[in-house]
Amino acid sequence: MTDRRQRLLDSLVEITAERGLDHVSIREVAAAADVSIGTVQYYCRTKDEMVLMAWESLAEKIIVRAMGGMDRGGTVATVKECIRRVVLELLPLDEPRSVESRVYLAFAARAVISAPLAEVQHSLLAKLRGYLARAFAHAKDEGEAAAGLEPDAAAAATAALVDGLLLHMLTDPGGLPPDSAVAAMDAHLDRLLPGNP
Amino acid sequence: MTDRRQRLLDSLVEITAERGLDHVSIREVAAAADVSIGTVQYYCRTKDEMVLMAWESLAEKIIVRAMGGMDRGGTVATVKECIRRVVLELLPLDEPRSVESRVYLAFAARAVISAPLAEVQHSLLAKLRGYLARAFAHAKDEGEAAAGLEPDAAAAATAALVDGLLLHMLTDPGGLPPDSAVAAMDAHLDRLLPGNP
DNA sequence: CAGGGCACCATACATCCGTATTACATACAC
DNA sequence: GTGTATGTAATACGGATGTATGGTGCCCTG
Repeated sequence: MTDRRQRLLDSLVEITAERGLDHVSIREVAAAADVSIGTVQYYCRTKDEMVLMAWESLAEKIIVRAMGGMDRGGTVATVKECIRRVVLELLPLDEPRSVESRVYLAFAARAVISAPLAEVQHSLLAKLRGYLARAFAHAKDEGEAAAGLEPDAAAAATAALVDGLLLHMLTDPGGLPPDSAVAAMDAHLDRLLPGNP
Repeated sequence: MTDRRQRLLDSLVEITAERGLDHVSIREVAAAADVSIGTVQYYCRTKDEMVLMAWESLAEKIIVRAMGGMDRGGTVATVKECIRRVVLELLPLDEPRSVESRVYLAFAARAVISAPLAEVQHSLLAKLRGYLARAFAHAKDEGEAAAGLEPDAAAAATAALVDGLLLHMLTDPGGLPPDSAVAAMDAHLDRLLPGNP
C-alpha cells in the first residue's frame, strides 16, 4: 500500500530535520526506513521526484494543520484570535513543529533554485495569504480592524512576518527566543486589529 | 595577496546564487576562479572552512552596506526614513541584491544545521537588531513613535519582517512582487512610526 | 650563488552518489 | 498450472567529491 511510500517520505523528513537536505540520499532514506535501495527506487523513480513528493506531502500537512487550528479548542471570540491561532501554529514552538519548520526552511531554500519545489511553495503561500486576507476582510467588516487596513496587504505582511520569525528562531535561537517571537506576532496583530482580546 | 582568497569566495558566492549551496564543490570553485584545486586548498584547508569564510565575508559586506545606507543620499529628515533605507537595502530589489539575498538565504538555511554558520548569523542579526533598536528608541525620544512602542520588540519584529519578505520574494516571486514587499514594509513602519514622511 | 619558504599545480585515492539492471518472491488471472 | 503483475532486494557502473601528497617555479635573504 501507500503507507510504505509515506514511510519513505517520513524518513526523508527526519533526515532533513536532523542533518539537512544535502545529507539526504537514496541510500540514507532506504536505511532509515529499513528497506532496500531498490524499494526506494520502486516508489520514487528519481531522487528529485522523491524530494518533491516529500515537499508536497509536508506542505499539505502544514496547511491542513494551520487552517484546522481555528476549529480546535472550542469557539473563537474574535477574528484576531482566529488569525492568531493559525499563525502561531506555524512557528516552531515545540519539538514536532521545530522539526517541521526546519524541513520547511530547507525546502523553501531549495525552491529558490528548483522550479518544481517553487511551485509547491507558491501554492502553500497562496493558500495561507488567501485565508489571512479573508480573515482580515471579515475583521474589517466587523469593525475590528484599524483604520485604512487593506486585507491583501495585511495578509502578505503577516505571512511574511511569520516566516521571518520562523527563520530567525531557527537560525538564531539565542537572538529570538520563543516568547519574543510570540510577543512580536501579538504586537503585530494588535496594531492591525486593535481591541481587547 | 589576499585578493586571490577573495576571488575564491566571490566565485563560491556566484555558484551558490546560480545553482545553490549544494552544487558548491572545491572543483567548481576552482574552475570558476580559474585556478587549480590545489590553490583552493592552499587558501582553505577544508571545504567547510571555505564555506564559513565565504559566509563571514558576505555577512560583513551585508552589514556594512545596510548600515552605510543611511549616510548616502544626503541628509535624512526623519528616523523613519533612516530605518526605511536600511531595511530596503536588505531586500532583493535589483540584480546584485538578488544574488546577495539568494546566497544569504542559502547560508541561513545551512546555519540551522551548522553551529559555526549559526554563529555568523547570530552576529549579523544582533548588529541589525541593535541598530534598529537604537533607531526606534531615538524616534521614541523625538516623539515620532506610536504610543507604547518598545524599541527592542519593534526591532525584532522589523528584522523578522525584512527576512520574511526576502524569503517570500525569493521563493514565491509571483506571489510577492517587489512593489508589494516595499508597500508591506512601508505600512509596517507607518504603524510603528506614524507621521508625514 | 645557495637555500628556503611561498604560491601554485597535477594527480591519486578512497568514498559516496544516482541510476540501471537483474533476480527473486508472492499473489492473482486464466 | 502457467503466466503476469507487483513489491522487494542485491549488485554493478560511471561519475563526482573531499582530501592527501608530491612536485614546480620564484622571490627573497644570506
